[in-house]
Amino acid sequence: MPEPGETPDVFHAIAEPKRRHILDLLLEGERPVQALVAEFDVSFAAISQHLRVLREAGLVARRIDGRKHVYSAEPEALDTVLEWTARYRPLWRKRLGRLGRHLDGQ
Amino acid sequence: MPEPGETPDVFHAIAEPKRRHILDLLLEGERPVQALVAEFDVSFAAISQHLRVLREAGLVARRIDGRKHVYSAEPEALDTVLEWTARYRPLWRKRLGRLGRHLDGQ
DNA sequence: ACATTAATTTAGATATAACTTAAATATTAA
DNA sequence: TTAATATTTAAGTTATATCTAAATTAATGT
Repeated sequence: MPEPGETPDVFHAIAEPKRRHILDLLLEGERPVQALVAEFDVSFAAISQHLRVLREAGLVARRIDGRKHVYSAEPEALDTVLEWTARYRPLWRKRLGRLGRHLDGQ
Repeated sequence: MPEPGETPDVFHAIAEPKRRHILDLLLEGERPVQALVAEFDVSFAAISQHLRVLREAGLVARRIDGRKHVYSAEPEALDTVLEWTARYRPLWRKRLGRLGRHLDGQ
């Protein structure tokens, strides 16, 4: 039972490579669970459990269509990660010079 | 399929809240281990172990000064995270409109 | 109603992570 | 050289993650 911590933890959710891969697949468009399972070498249940972690972190949304559960990416949830990472850009920029400023969109 | 541990795993390193907090402290400037330990409610050894994970992920550097080991942030290592996250910005932008474009630095 | 399909949940096994205390290493100070 | 300081590494414990197989829920098809 993958207990998803008290707080929906986006950082924890994307720490697992399979979960990042799931998100990458969903980036191309929404998919039912079976289509995701087909991309991995683990059981249906394992993917379902990963989807739960992603959903509780707000990284994916689920739309139920008959007996198909269709998942889609919710990239807004990555905001937390982007914001935390962005706090390092000043230091980064200082060290890298022009390249850093470019990454900063300036 | 992305295998875990293929490379020093930055995503895993920043998944742990205490490790993010350590990085946040180092963002203000380099510090010896004792100064970091003082900010937490765990043992010296625990922090030392977290520092090892961060160092192996390339997120911190260590400078040995006498019997002090002075750590500093290596924000370039967050590049991996920023790049992966950035792949979601097109979808994001599409959904959020102007705000998305702003985040994109346009 | 019953079987089939799609997915989730539960239970249990095993692996990995995070912590503690104690021992080890290395540097400085008496 | 012995003691004190600063940190790491090792050993062992406990907690958490991830996986499989089996049970469960729910919708569809016959």
